[in-house]
Amino acid sequence: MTGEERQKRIEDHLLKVEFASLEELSELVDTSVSTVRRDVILLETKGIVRRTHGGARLVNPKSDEFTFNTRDTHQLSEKELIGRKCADLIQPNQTLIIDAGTTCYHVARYLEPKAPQVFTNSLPVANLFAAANKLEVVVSGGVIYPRLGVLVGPLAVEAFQKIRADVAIMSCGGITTDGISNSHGLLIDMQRAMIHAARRVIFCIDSSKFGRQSISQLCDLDAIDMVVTDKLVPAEIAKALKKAEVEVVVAAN
Amino acid sequence: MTGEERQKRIEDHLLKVEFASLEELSELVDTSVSTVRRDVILLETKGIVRRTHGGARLVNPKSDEFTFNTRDTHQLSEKELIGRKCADLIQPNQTLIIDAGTTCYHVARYLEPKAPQVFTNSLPVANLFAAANKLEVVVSGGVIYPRLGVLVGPLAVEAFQKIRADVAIMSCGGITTDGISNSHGLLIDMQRAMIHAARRVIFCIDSSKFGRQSISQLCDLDAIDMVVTDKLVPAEIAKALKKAEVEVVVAAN
DNA sequence: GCGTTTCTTGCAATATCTTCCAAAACCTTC
DNA sequence: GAAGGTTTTGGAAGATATTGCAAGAAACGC
Repeated sequence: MTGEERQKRIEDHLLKVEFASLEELSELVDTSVSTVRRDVILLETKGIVRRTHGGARLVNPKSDEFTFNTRDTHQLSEKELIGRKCADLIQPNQTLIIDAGTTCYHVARYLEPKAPQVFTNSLPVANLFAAANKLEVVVSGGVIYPRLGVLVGPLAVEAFQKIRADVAIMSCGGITTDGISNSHGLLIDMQRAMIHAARRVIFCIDSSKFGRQSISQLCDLDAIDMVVTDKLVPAEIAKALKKAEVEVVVAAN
Repeated sequence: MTGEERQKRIEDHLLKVEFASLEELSELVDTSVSTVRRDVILLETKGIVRRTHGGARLVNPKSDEFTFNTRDTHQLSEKELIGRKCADLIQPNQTLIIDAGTTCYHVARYLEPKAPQVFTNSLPVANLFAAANKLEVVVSGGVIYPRLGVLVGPLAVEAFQKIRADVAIMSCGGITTDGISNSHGLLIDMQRAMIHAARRVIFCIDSSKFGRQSISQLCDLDAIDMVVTDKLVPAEIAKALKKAEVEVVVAAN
């Protein structure tokens, strides 16, 4: 049995039982406790389980009412990488705005230890924290944009106009030398309000977005402070980012 | 069994019984009283339980409507019955305010055929419709009240102050001849705003709430238009309801 | 007030964790 | 397929954490 297979089986088992001791798991996959421990450590860095003294528990077990369909497995590991890296950059106890979108969702998954105060318009992000009962989370109002679970519309925009935050963690549809763009016109107003409300703006952009131009222009590169991504940025865009004094962070394994 | 698992089981047990002696808990999880005592101390620092001499009790007791957990089958079939009946009473294309709470959630489950426009402060209800992508759903903003998945606070109240709806579908912690009450002070402001925003107010109240008085008074019986319940209302309350011109609907199989 | 129960505190026994190392398994390259 | 290097595995030693117990203090019921 390969390492990955073992980890998958551990994960599956935990999905069923929520908790398990290392002893139990080592019997399940028929290996030493040491190896299982290492597997669990690995699963923890992936954000799937949490280690406890003597065993492991599922991170997101809570009842199904809060689980949202995070169906998008497109570029999953890259997004996870970006998520972890970006969460690292957050200081404890900051106030954060978290945008909708899968990449931002993955950032949120790693944020709990930083005990931030969170402001979001994303139902999946809200659900993530609602079950955990650890952080103070404020949800903007708004109309549910189906499928994505984003709250949009005037209510959402107004909510963001009323607040100030340390950092905004955002995502987008594309980035070019001309700036950042996104696909849903409804999102643009809201993202502008988010950018305006935050002292510092971080965009999490996986490499598939480089050089891509979506329908609506969101902002120039000057408007943002940092880009977190998974691969080196193409030279031309990198140059434009440098000129706009945008810090670039590349998440690597 | 790991420490965390034990604590979780203690918590779950308390969710059912509200209060338990250390002795009882130590038998439940099969360890010494000392260990259970330490677990309870830990749960207390997390704000989940309160220690008492000889045992522990839940901080926000489950007896109230708003503990959201559909795995909790407390009066499940009654609530489903009420939900279906109440949904029947809604006209097609009305605009609805849907309160948080399990009973209201069950109403929401049957609402789709009526194609209403929905306004809610309940994350579970929002999730229910977000996936379906059939109805227009507006979510009030607000702070997530942990575990219950309700949005509360000024943002939520303001959101309801801005709108008007045909019907508000509400739930509560208790009903007596003196009126309707609820357990969480934070909910009261919001429910008042909901009642104010709706032309017609329907309370879904399962029979366990009859004669029960929760901490905070919400409103007099005059303020409401209809009660949907699962059993005949006790004579005294029925009389008060009649005097207040409240229609009573009993859902039966 | 007094006996009983429960709580706190300190302690020793036990279980688990971390870190390190050597053996085994696996890859790569020729 | 063998030689050489890398990764994975299982285990050991010492550091930490948890557990159960016991003695004295505090709270409770009558």
